[in-house]
Amino acid sequence: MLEHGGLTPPPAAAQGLHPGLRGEGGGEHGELGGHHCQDHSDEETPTSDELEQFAKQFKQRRIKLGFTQADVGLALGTLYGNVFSQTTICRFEALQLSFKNMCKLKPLLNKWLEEADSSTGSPTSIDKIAAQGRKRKKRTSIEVSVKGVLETHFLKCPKPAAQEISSLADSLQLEKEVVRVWFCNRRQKEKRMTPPGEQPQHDVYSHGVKTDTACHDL
Amino acid sequence: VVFSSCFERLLKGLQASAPEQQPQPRPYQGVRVKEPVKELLKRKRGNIHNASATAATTVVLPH
DNA sequence: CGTATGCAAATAAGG
DNA sequence: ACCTTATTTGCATAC
Repeated sequence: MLEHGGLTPPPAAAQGLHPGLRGEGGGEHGELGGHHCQDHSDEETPTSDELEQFAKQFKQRRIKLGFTQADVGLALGTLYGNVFSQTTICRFEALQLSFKNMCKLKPLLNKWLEEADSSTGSPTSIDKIAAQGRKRKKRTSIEVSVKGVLETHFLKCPKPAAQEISSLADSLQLEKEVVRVWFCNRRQKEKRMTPPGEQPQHDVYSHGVKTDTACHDL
Repeated sequence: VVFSSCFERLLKGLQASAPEQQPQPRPYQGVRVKEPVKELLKRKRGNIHNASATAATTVVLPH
């Protein structure tokens, strides 16, 4: 229970955006529904074209200022508390993130840009721009050998009970949560990749926790 | 320039290529970003690329 | 040495 | 408290 201090998850929710319907039998996803209301500068959901514009300028300026993607990601962390990986910055610049995701990151990147721009040690407002509630857990890197063991168990029982997960986690020296999530992700992967081949296996998947599939072990 | 490597494999596996191959190009085991803005733009601009067309034969599970 | 990318952890949100 | 589905990130490592 030594999690980080329980941070107050500010109800900063304000992303409920669902464009009207498009009723077309082809391409849905209507990006934005031009919205009313004020538009003072750059706030409020931008358009995909604006995002592209921003990303382009961002990259250009970043390079001109002599920073790498990794630098930016780290800077975002010291500036607001949300650290981001080089990968994410890279994807942002290449517009390889979802529309929603980019909209969420743009303000942060924009802030950093302003900061870096007025480099003359200008204190500028180092506001925290509403960072996310709590920081993301560092990605756990599971060893190959350990993955092998998990795989074996998965084949034997794709949905182990809580207790089994606990002991398994214990024997592998991993947090129970990590193991639980591993199974969840593994199951998703299974489904994601099955359609193509379609393995007509008795899908006796019962949600019921009753059907004790007892994959006894141990 | 980013598309190539990413889609090549997928398309190869989806689009029946010459039977002279059994590379099993790995169906891609990761999780991909559903709709990258990059593609959104292309679609919006008319470049209605129809690559990953859904296999109409089956599927179409209601959301 | 920076940047892309594959595979996939961690998270979000509704049951 | 755990599962599911949908997504957001990010180790690692290939360019």
